[in-house]
Amino acid sequence: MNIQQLEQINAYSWRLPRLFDEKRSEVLLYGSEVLLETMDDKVLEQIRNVAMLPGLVGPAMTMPDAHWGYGFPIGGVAAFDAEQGGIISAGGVGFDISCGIRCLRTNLRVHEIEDDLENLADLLYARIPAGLGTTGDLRLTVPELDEVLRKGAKWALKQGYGLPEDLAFIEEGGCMENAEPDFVSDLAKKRQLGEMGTLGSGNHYLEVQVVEKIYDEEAARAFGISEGQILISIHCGSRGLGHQIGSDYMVILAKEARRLGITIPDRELACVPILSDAGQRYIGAMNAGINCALANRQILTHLTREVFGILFTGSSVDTLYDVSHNTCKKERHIVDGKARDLWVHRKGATRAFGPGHRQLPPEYRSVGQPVIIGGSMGTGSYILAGSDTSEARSFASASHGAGRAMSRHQAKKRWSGREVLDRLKGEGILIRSDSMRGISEEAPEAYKDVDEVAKVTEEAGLARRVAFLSPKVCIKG
DNA sequence: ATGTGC
Repeated sequence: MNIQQLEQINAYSWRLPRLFDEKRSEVLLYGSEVLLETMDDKVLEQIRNVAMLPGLVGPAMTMPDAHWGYGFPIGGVAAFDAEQGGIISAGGVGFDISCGIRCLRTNLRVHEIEDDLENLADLLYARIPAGLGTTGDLRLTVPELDEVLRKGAKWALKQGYGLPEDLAFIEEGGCMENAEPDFVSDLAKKRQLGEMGTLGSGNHYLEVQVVEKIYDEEAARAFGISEGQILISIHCGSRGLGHQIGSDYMVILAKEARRLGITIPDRELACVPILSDAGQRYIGAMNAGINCALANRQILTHLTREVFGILFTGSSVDTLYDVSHNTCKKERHIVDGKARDLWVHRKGATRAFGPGHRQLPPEYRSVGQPVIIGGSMGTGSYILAGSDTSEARSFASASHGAGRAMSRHQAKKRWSGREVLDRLKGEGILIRSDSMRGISEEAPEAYKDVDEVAKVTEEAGLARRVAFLSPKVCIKG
């Protein structure tokens, strides 16, 4: 991206000046010079288009890890007021509805597992279903799946997956309200009947990590983490169901937008008023997709616990937090001193409630919501916490990952999967995957510098760094 | 992301 066209506000935020006849809201980009310079021009084009949508409140924003996506950029944040004609867009949520990260903390130190890493990798790989089109052990009927879609992680718990104390550390307590299975197509449900408790493919993973460095002692204490501790991060979403809901509603909302005479700058931005019938149906279906993802990560948490229970007798595995990356949620935010209910699209962006937020579990309330920036296979991840400035800067949103720097196609041409695997093994990182092609597409170098993303996220006031985690074992989809 | 796809 040519940053000459941007107006720099400070070291980590930039605005796109409006042409004299340009009808749109403010566009705000968070990022350092180097992150923005390497960002695709498409990101700017896409977020400028978002700024033209009806009912937008505040600026259309991109997070430091933004990259090109379908309609909205990934790393895009935009809030809309339903009462002022605000819209909802399936492209603003993304295909993998409620894709996110469940972070687990163990009572193990790195030296206690070091000699068992190969076994751990093998057993996790054997027990965690991963890869495109993979099914799990569960075969649900449609009425059973409807219950999953209504109850989310609470359903999984009732089936014996997980511990009751997990729920308090999942966004929405593990169950998104107002989920409407009736607004989810039969095809979407059919695709999901065998896919509960599966990781999926692409950038999804289950990673065993060690806490390498603590940045914020107080927050680390609240999150129950310290240097040398073993954590596990599970990155996955709503599988075939979420994808099918996205595909279905992309068509439905586009048709409805045409009927309502809503003009959009890009057909991928198909959207309808939040208060319209189609808008309400999409919200009901999306919420069902969120519950599917929450239940999915809950089952995977249970499978992970089983593996750790087999290999490390007496170990404990607790939920640190579960964050979603692809959602649109109704939240109360202060705008110009006034509280307003806004529908915040976060596509490839993490909710980052600051200290004191009532929806946070009491244990974390004084330090802010855990924000997890998932790295790529070789480069490590960060845990951050929502800060006092998060709400004013970004409607309490922050980066979600390293963000791609290179297309999958480019990455595949550059490295072979074997090459990447061997190199990582040399660095002491064990990878297990069915897909060599996936490994080459997911090469660490195909991603932005996660250290830079985390640092800039903090310096932009979106969230503050708490801990850096380095990978030991990675099960890739 | 995805029973990878105009």
